[in-house]
Amino acid sequence: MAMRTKSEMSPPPSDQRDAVIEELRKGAQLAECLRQQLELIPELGRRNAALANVSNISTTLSSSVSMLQSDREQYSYSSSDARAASYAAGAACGGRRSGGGVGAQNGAIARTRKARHRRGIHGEELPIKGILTETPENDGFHWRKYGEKKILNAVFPRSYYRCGYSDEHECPAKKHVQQQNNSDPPMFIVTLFNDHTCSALFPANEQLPSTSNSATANSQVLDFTKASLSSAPGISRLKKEDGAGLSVTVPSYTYDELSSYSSLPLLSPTEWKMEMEIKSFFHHHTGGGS
DNA sequence: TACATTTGACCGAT
DNA sequence: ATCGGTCAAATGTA
Repeated sequence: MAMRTKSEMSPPPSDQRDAVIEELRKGAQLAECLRQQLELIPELGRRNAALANVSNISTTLSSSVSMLQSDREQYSYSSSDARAASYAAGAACGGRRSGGGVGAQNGAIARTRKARHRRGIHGEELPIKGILTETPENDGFHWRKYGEKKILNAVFPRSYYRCGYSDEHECPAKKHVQQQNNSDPPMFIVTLFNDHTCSALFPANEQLPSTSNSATANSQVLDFTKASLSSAPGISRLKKEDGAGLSVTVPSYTYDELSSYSSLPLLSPTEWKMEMEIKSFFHHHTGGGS
């Protein structure tokens, strides 16, 4: 997860970053040791709660390693970074190799398609934002899924979404969602492409009328209603079990905005608390170097 | 019935 | 030939 924003500090030298990565890996190993110890807790409730916490810590540490590795690239995340991160997660889980693409089934339906122009791929499309989240749908926008693909060396498939207003208002916004791991809740890498042009027509406060009165100028309401729920495993579980829509209000700062507000967390309150605990953990184990 | 999702086929890049 | 990204018919859901 975004331990620190880029603008908060100058980019560390490569060897220093490698040292940080190594420390994070040690932390992940320690977390695994701790997990094994927690397995011995007799009380089921306490054991499960502790295991869940350790699982989240492991996830955060692994994600941090992935992000630091990704930082070698030009931007915070790219699709290839996501692939690398997924590969790391897959390796940790004994990941299998995909044969690439969805399995081909011999032509029950023979479709002849002439070459057609592909939307949005005229010119180079660079990701504008990368987010690691457990709730990939919660950005206040309406998305429509248009594809899913097994990615080489990735355990989980990548889902492709475009803005729900891409047709009506030619909004070019797209995003890729790729599950990172199988923790509870699972983490996802969301890579955003192109800014929403529909956002001027449908400001966040107006996209979900039922909550517009409670949303402030600096917040937006997360959309758990059907329109925004994807087929991601964790989300589908939510959809089935909860039935009715669920709304949560969170700050609506973008990743880039957060980068300029050095101390603002790009995390849910729970994640932020966890990160503070991890920092405290490393503070004690590394002699408190600042 | 309308709309969203699923999924095999297709396409361009490598 | 392989891969990631997209299309669009088939299917699911309310």
